Amino acid sequence: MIDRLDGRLIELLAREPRIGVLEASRRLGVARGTVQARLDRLQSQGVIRGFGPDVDPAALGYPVTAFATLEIKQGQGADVRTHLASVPEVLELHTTTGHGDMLCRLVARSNADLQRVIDRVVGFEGIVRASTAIVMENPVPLRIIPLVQQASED
Amino acid sequence: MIDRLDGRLIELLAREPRIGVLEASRRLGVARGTVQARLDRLQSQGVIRGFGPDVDPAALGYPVTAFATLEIKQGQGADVRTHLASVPEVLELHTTTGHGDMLCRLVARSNADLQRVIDRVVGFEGIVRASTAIVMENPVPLRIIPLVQQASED
DNA sequence: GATTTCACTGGGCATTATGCATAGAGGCGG
DNA sequence: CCGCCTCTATGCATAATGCCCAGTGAAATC
Repeated sequence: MIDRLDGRLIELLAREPRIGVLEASRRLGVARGTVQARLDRLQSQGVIRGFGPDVDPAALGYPVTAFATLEIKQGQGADVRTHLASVPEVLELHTTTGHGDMLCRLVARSNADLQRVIDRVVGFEGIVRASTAIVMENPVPLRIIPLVQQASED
Repeated sequence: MIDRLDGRLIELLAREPRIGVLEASRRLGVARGTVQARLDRLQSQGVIRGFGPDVDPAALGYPVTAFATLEIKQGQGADVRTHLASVPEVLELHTTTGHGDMLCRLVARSNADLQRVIDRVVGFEGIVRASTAIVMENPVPLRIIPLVQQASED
Protein backbone atom coordinates (compact mmCIF):
# COMPACT_ATOMS: atom_id res chain seq x y z
CA MET A 1 0.00 0.00 0.00
CA ILE A 2 2.61 2.54 1.01
CA ASP A 3 6.37 2.14 0.90
CA ARG A 4 9.12 3.50 3.08
CA LEU A 5 9.44 6.75 1.19
CA ASP A 6 5.72 7.37 1.60
CA GLY A 7 6.09 6.59 5.27
CA ARG A 8 8.97 8.99 5.70
CA LEU A 9 7.09 11.67 3.82
CA ILE A 10 4.02 11.34 6.03
CA GLU A 11 6.19 11.38 9.13
CA LEU A 12 7.93 14.50 7.94
CA LEU A 13 4.65 16.22 7.18
CA ALA A 14 3.29 15.22 10.57
CA ARG A 15 6.33 16.57 12.35
CA GLU A 16 6.66 19.82 10.39
CA PRO A 17 3.36 20.46 8.68
CA ARG A 18 4.13 23.86 7.25
CA ILE A 19 6.97 22.44 5.23
CA GLY A 20 6.72 22.83 1.47
CA VAL A 21 7.23 20.31 -1.29
CA LEU A 22 10.66 21.69 -2.09
CA GLU A 23 11.91 21.61 1.47
CA ALA A 24 10.47 18.12 1.92
CA SER A 25 12.37 16.89 -1.12
CA ARG A 26 15.57 18.28 0.34
CA ARG A 27 15.00 16.56 3.67
CA LEU A 28 14.12 13.23 2.09
CA GLY A 29 16.99 13.41 -0.40
CA VAL A 30 14.85 12.92 -3.49
CA ALA A 31 13.83 15.12 -6.39
CA ARG A 32 11.05 17.63 -6.02
CA GLY A 33 8.96 15.95 -8.70
CA THR A 34 9.11 12.70 -6.77
CA VAL A 35 7.71 14.26 -3.64
CA GLN A 36 5.02 16.00 -5.65
CA ALA A 37 4.04 12.74 -7.37
CA ARG A 38 3.97 10.85 -4.06
CA LEU A 39 1.86 13.49 -2.42
CA ASP A 40 -0.60 13.53 -5.31
CA ARG A 41 -0.86 9.76 -5.18
CA LEU A 42 -1.32 9.62 -1.42
CA GLN A 43 -4.08 12.18 -1.62
CA SER A 44 -5.89 10.65 -4.57
CA GLN A 45 -5.70 7.23 -2.91
CA GLY A 46 -7.23 8.72 0.20
CA VAL A 47 -4.33 7.86 2.45
CA ILE A 48 -3.98 11.54 3.21
CA ARG A 49 -7.44 13.06 3.46
CA GLY A 50 -6.21 16.58 3.85
CA PHE A 51 -4.31 19.02 5.99
CA GLY A 52 -7.04 20.48 8.10
CA PRO A 53 -6.14 22.67 11.06
CA ASP A 54 -5.80 20.71 14.27
CA VAL A 55 -7.96 22.71 16.66
CA ASP A 56 -7.69 22.25 20.40
CA PRO A 57 -11.14 22.33 22.02
CA ALA A 58 -9.57 23.25 25.34
CA ALA A 59 -8.19 26.44 23.82
CA LEU A 60 -11.67 27.26 22.59
CA GLY A 61 -12.95 27.09 26.13
CA TYR A 62 -14.01 23.44 26.19
CA PRO A 63 -11.44 21.75 28.40
CA VAL A 64 -13.62 18.82 29.50
CA THR A 65 -13.82 15.71 27.33
CA ALA A 66 -16.08 12.73 27.93
CA PHE A 67 -17.22 9.60 26.20
CA ALA A 68 -20.85 8.60 26.36
CA THR A 69 -22.18 5.14 25.62
CA LEU A 70 -25.77 5.30 24.45
CA GLU A 71 -28.40 2.62 24.30
CA ILE A 72 -30.89 3.23 21.53
CA LYS A 73 -34.47 2.15 21.18
CA GLN A 74 -34.93 -0.20 18.25
CA GLY A 75 -35.53 1.55 14.96
CA GLN A 76 -34.68 5.01 16.26
CA GLY A 77 -31.09 4.97 15.07
CA ALA A 78 -31.47 7.38 12.19
CA ASP A 79 -33.28 10.00 14.28
CA VAL A 80 -30.76 9.76 17.05
CA ARG A 81 -27.90 10.20 14.62
CA THR A 82 -29.50 13.32 13.21
CA HIS A 83 -30.10 14.67 16.68
CA LEU A 84 -26.53 14.07 17.83
CA ALA A 85 -25.11 15.57 14.67
CA SER A 86 -26.91 18.80 15.54
CA VAL A 87 -25.13 19.18 18.87
CA PRO A 88 -21.87 21.09 18.44
CA GLU A 89 -20.34 19.53 21.55
CA VAL A 90 -20.63 16.09 19.96
CA LEU A 91 -17.26 15.83 18.23
CA GLU A 92 -17.58 12.27 17.04
CA LEU A 93 -20.17 9.54 16.91
CA HIS A 94 -19.85 5.82 16.24
CA THR A 95 -22.31 3.01 16.14
CA THR A 96 -20.86 -0.08 17.73
CA THR A 97 -21.38 -3.66 18.63
CA GLY A 98 -21.39 -4.56 22.29
CA HIS A 99 -23.31 -3.40 25.33
CA GLY A 100 -24.14 0.04 24.12
CA ASP A 101 -25.30 0.90 20.64
CA MET A 102 -23.46 4.15 20.12
CA LEU A 103 -20.37 5.80 21.44
CA CYS A 104 -19.81 9.52 21.24
CA ARG A 105 -17.10 11.96 22.20
CA LEU A 106 -18.28 15.08 23.97
CA VAL A 107 -16.64 18.28 25.13
CA ALA A 108 -17.89 20.84 27.61
CA ARG A 109 -16.85 24.11 29.23
CA SER A 110 -16.70 22.58 32.70
CA ASN A 111 -17.90 19.59 34.63
CA ALA A 112 -21.06 21.50 35.41
CA ASP A 113 -21.48 22.35 31.75
CA LEU A 114 -21.03 18.71 30.91
CA GLN A 115 -24.29 18.05 32.66
CA ARG A 116 -26.02 20.47 30.31
CA VAL A 117 -24.43 18.81 27.29
CA ILE A 118 -25.41 15.34 28.45
CA ASP A 119 -28.95 16.49 29.13
CA ARG A 120 -29.12 17.84 25.63
CA VAL A 121 -27.65 14.68 24.17
CA VAL A 122 -29.87 12.21 26.01
CA GLY A 123 -32.95 14.41 26.18
CA PHE A 124 -34.28 12.85 23.05
CA GLU A 125 -36.87 10.28 22.23
CA GLY A 126 -35.14 7.04 21.38
CA ILE A 127 -32.24 7.13 23.78
CA VAL A 128 -32.93 4.58 26.48
CA ARG A 129 -29.86 4.85 28.63
CA ALA A 130 -26.52 6.62 28.67
CA SER A 131 -23.37 6.08 30.65
CA THR A 132 -20.63 8.65 30.63
CA ALA A 133 -16.92 8.41 31.28
CA ILE A 134 -15.12 11.69 31.89
CA VAL A 135 -11.59 11.90 30.56
CA MET A 136 -8.99 12.70 33.18
CA GLU A 137 -5.77 12.23 31.30
CA ASN A 138 -4.83 11.60 27.71
CA PRO A 139 -1.59 9.64 27.84
CA VAL A 140 -1.73 8.85 24.13
CA PRO A 141 -3.22 11.68 22.08
CA LEU A 142 -4.62 10.73 18.70
CA ARG A 143 -1.62 9.61 16.69
CA ILE A 144 -0.93 7.92 13.40
CA ILE A 145 2.84 7.81 13.00
CA PRO A 146 3.50 4.42 14.60
CA LEU A 147 0.82 2.87 12.41
CA VAL A 148 2.22 4.54 9.31
CA GLN A 149 5.66 3.18 10.14
CA GLN A 150 4.29 -0.30 10.57
CA ALA A 151 2.29 -0.09 7.37
CA SER A 152 5.24 1.20 5.38
CA GLU A 153 7.43 -1.72 6.40
CA ASP A 154 5.45 -4.34 4.49
CA MET B 1 -11.49 33.68 23.10
CA ILE B 2 -12.00 33.75 19.35
CA ASP B 3 -14.15 36.13 17.33
CA ARG B 4 -16.15 35.66 14.17
CA LEU B 5 -13.24 36.39 11.87
CA ASP B 6 -11.17 33.74 13.62
CA GLY B 7 -14.07 31.36 13.26
CA ARG B 8 -14.45 32.04 9.57
CA LEU B 9 -10.72 31.65 9.07
CA ILE B 10 -10.65 28.27 10.81
CA GLU B 11 -13.67 27.14 8.82
CA LEU B 12 -12.02 28.19 5.60
CA LEU B 13 -8.81 26.39 6.49
CA ALA B 14 -10.75 23.29 7.41
CA ARG B 15 -12.63 23.32 4.14
CA GLU B 16 -9.69 24.12 1.87
CA PRO B 17 -6.55 23.34 3.79
CA ARG B 18 -4.02 23.94 1.06
CA ILE B 19 -5.13 27.53 0.71
CA GLY B 20 -2.46 30.15 1.31
CA VAL B 21 -2.55 33.25 3.43
CA LEU B 22 -3.03 35.47 0.42
CA GLU B 23 -5.93 33.49 -0.99
CA ALA B 24 -7.52 33.26 2.45
CA SER B 25 -7.40 37.03 2.80
CA ARG B 26 -9.16 37.37 -0.53
CA ARG B 27 -11.91 34.97 0.48
CA LEU B 28 -12.45 36.60 3.84
CA GLY B 29 -12.36 40.10 2.42
CA VAL B 30 -9.63 41.38 4.71
CA ALA B 31 -6.02 42.39 4.26
CA ARG B 32 -3.30 39.81 4.00
CA GLY B 33 -1.54 41.14 7.10
CA THR B 34 -4.69 40.65 9.10
CA VAL B 35 -4.96 36.99 8.19
CA GLN B 36 -1.27 36.53 8.91
CA ALA B 37 -1.64 38.18 12.32
CA ARG B 38 -4.74 36.12 13.16
CA LEU B 39 -3.07 32.90 12.16
CA ASP B 40 0.01 33.68 14.21
CA ARG B 41 -2.15 34.48 17.20
CA LEU B 42 -4.29 31.35 16.86
CA GLN B 43 -1.21 29.20 16.67
CA SER B 44 0.67 30.83 19.52
CA GLN B 45 -2.47 30.63 21.68
CA GLY B 46 -2.68 26.95 20.91
CA VAL B 47 -6.12 27.15 19.33
CA ILE B 48 -4.60 25.73 16.16
CA ARG B 49 -2.05 23.12 17.11
CA GLY B 50 -0.87 22.52 13.59
CA PHE B 51 -1.75 21.33 10.15
CA GLY B 52 -0.76 17.70 10.30
CA PRO B 53 -1.79 15.37 7.49
CA ASP B 54 -5.10 13.68 8.14
CA VAL B 55 -4.27 10.03 7.49
CA ASP B 56 -7.01 7.45 6.94
CA PRO B 57 -6.14 4.18 8.71
CA ALA B 58 -8.49 2.32 6.38
CA ALA B 59 -6.42 3.40 3.38
CA LEU B 60 -3.33 2.07 5.14
CA GLY B 61 -4.96 -1.33 5.38
CA TYR B 62 -6.55 -0.98 8.80
CA PRO B 63 -10.27 -0.70 8.10
CA VAL B 64 -11.50 -1.99 11.46
CA THR B 65 -11.85 0.40 14.38
CA ALA B 66 -12.76 -0.55 17.93
CA PHE B 67 -12.91 0.99 21.37
CA ALA B 68 -11.68 -0.98 24.33
CA THR B 69 -12.53 -0.22 27.93
CA LEU B 70 -9.82 -1.48 30.26
CA GLU B 71 -9.90 -2.13 33.95
CA ILE B 72 -6.52 -1.67 35.55
CA LYS B 73 -5.03 -3.19 38.66
CA GLN B 74 -4.34 -0.56 41.32
CA GLY B 75 -0.96 1.09 40.98
CA GLN B 76 -0.22 -0.35 37.54
CA GLY B 77 -1.38 2.66 35.59
CA ALA B 78 2.01 3.94 34.54
CA ASP B 79 3.19 0.58 33.26
CA VAL B 80 -0.02 0.00 31.34
CA ARG B 81 0.24 3.41 29.69
CA THR B 82 3.77 2.67 28.58
CA HIS B 83 2.74 -0.71 27.26
CA LEU B 84 -0.21 0.66 25.30
CA ALA B 85 1.87 3.49 23.87
CA SER B 86 4.15 0.86 22.36
CA VAL B 87 1.37 -0.75 20.33
CA PRO B 88 1.02 0.98 16.94
CA GLU B 89 -2.61 -0.07 16.60
CA VAL B 90 -3.49 1.95 19.70
CA LEU B 91 -4.33 5.30 18.18
CA GLU B 92 -5.50 7.02 21.30
CA LEU B 93 -5.65 6.36 25.02
CA HIS B 94 -7.57 8.09 27.77
CA THR B 95 -7.85 7.52 31.47
CA THR B 96 -11.39 8.03 32.60
CA THR B 97 -13.77 8.04 35.49
CA GLY B 98 -16.55 5.51 35.48
CA HIS B 99 -16.74 1.74 35.22
CA GLY B 100 -13.52 1.20 33.33
CA ASP B 101 -10.27 2.93 34.06
CA MET B 102 -9.03 3.49 30.55
CA LEU B 103 -10.51 3.83 27.11
CA CYS B 104 -8.53 3.26 23.97
CA ARG B 105 -9.13 3.44 20.26
CA LEU B 106 -7.78 0.54 18.25
CA VAL B 107 -7.50 -0.28 14.59
CA ALA B 108 -6.89 -3.63 12.91
CA ARG B 109 -6.54 -5.16 9.46
CA SER B 110 -9.66 -7.29 9.87
CA ASN B 111 -11.96 -8.64 12.52
CA ALA B 112 -9.64 -11.60 12.85
CA ASP B 113 -6.67 -9.30 13.16
CA LEU B 114 -8.51 -7.37 15.84
CA GLN B 115 -8.25 -10.44 18.02
CA ARG B 116 -4.48 -10.33 17.66
CA VAL B 117 -4.41 -6.64 18.56
CA ILE B 118 -6.62 -7.14 21.58
CA ASP B 119 -4.52 -10.02 22.75
CA ARG B 120 -1.47 -7.85 22.49
CA VAL B 121 -3.17 -4.99 24.30
CA VAL B 122 -4.59 -6.99 27.20
CA GLY B 123 -1.80 -9.53 27.40
CA PHE B 124 -0.06 -7.48 30.00
CA GLU B 125 0.30 -7.67 33.73
CA GLY B 126 -1.95 -5.08 35.31
CA ILE B 127 -4.93 -5.26 32.99
CA VAL B 128 -7.70 -6.99 34.84
CA ARG B 129 -10.48 -6.94 32.31
CA ALA B 130 -11.24 -5.52 28.89
CA SER B 131 -14.44 -5.03 26.98
CA THR B 132 -14.40 -4.13 23.33
CA ALA B 133 -16.90 -2.39 21.10
CA ILE B 134 -16.32 -2.71 17.38
CA VAL B 135 -17.23 0.30 15.31
CA MET B 136 -19.76 -0.40 12.57
CA GLU B 137 -20.56 3.05 11.28
CA ASN B 138 -19.19 6.50 11.90
CA PRO B 139 -22.14 8.83 11.36
CA VAL B 140 -20.23 11.81 12.76
CA PRO B 141 -16.53 11.71 11.92
CA LEU B 142 -14.25 13.73 14.17
CA ARG B 143 -15.25 17.34 13.57
CA ILE B 144 -14.59 20.72 15.06
CA ILE B 145 -16.37 23.24 12.87
CA PRO B 146 -19.71 23.35 14.73
CA LEU B 147 -17.87 23.89 17.99
CA VAL B 148 -15.72 26.61 16.46
CA GLN B 149 -18.83 28.34 15.20
CA GLN B 150 -20.44 28.20 18.61
CA ALA B 151 -17.28 29.42 20.31
CA SER B 152 -16.85 32.31 17.88
CA GLU B 153 -20.34 33.62 18.55
CA ASP B 154 -19.67 34.65 22.14
C1' DG C 1 17.88 -11.39 -24.83
C1' DA C 2 15.33 -7.41 -26.32
C1' DT C 3 11.84 -4.15 -25.50
C1' DT C 4 8.36 -1.71 -23.18
C1' DT C 5 6.89 0.54 -19.01
C1' DC C 6 7.38 3.30 -15.19
C1' DA C 7 9.28 6.02 -11.52
C1' DC C 8 12.86 9.09 -10.52
C1' DT C 9 16.22 12.74 -11.75
C1' DG C 10 17.67 17.34 -12.81
C1' DG C 11 17.00 21.31 -15.24
C1' DG C 12 14.53 25.52 -16.94
C1' DC C 13 10.94 29.09 -16.74
C1' DA C 14 6.91 32.12 -15.82
C1' DT C 15 3.84 32.98 -12.21
C1' DT C 16 2.67 33.44 -7.57
C1' DA C 17 3.21 33.50 -2.58
C1' DT C 18 5.90 34.64 1.40
C1' DG C 19 8.30 37.30 4.98
C1' DC C 20 9.17 41.67 6.31
C1' DA C 21 8.72 46.52 6.65
C1' DT C 22 6.19 50.86 6.66
C1' DA C 23 2.67 54.59 6.77
C1' DG C 24 -1.91 55.89 7.59
C1' DA C 25 -6.88 55.29 9.24
C1' DG C 26 -10.18 54.10 12.70
C1' DG C 27 -11.93 52.65 17.27
C1' DC C 28 -11.49 52.58 22.35
C1' DG C 29 -10.26 53.29 27.10
C1' DG C 30 -7.57 56.05 30.30
C1' DC D 1 -6.89 64.51 24.07
C1' DC D 2 -3.65 60.96 23.80
C1' DG D 3 -1.67 56.52 23.51
C1' DC D 4 -2.62 51.83 22.18
C1' DC D 5 -4.07 48.46 19.16
C1' DT D 6 -5.87 46.47 14.98
C1' DC D 7 -6.65 46.64 10.35
C1' DT D 8 -5.55 48.43 5.66
C1' DA D 9 -2.69 49.08 1.76
C1' DT D 10 1.49 48.98 -0.32
C1' DG D 11 6.31 47.78 -1.85
C1' DC D 12 10.13 44.68 -2.41
C1' DA D 13 13.53 40.83 -2.33
C1' DT D 14 13.44 36.08 -1.84
C1' DA D 15 11.54 31.66 -2.25
C1' DA D 16 8.22 28.24 -3.71
C1' DT D 17 4.95 26.51 -7.09
C1' DG D 18 3.10 24.48 -11.30
C1' DC D 19 4.37 22.89 -15.55
C1' DC D 20 7.35 21.44 -18.98
C1' DC D 21 10.83 18.12 -20.89
C1' DA D 22 14.84 14.86 -21.90
C1' DG D 23 17.56 11.38 -19.95
C1' DT D 24 18.51 7.30 -16.80
C1' DG D 25 17.90 3.01 -14.50
C1' DA D 26 15.35 -0.96 -13.04
C1' DA D 27 11.79 -4.15 -13.33
C1' DA D 28 8.35 -6.45 -15.93
C1' DT D 29 6.80 -8.25 -20.42
C1' DC D 30 7.43 -10.43 -24.64
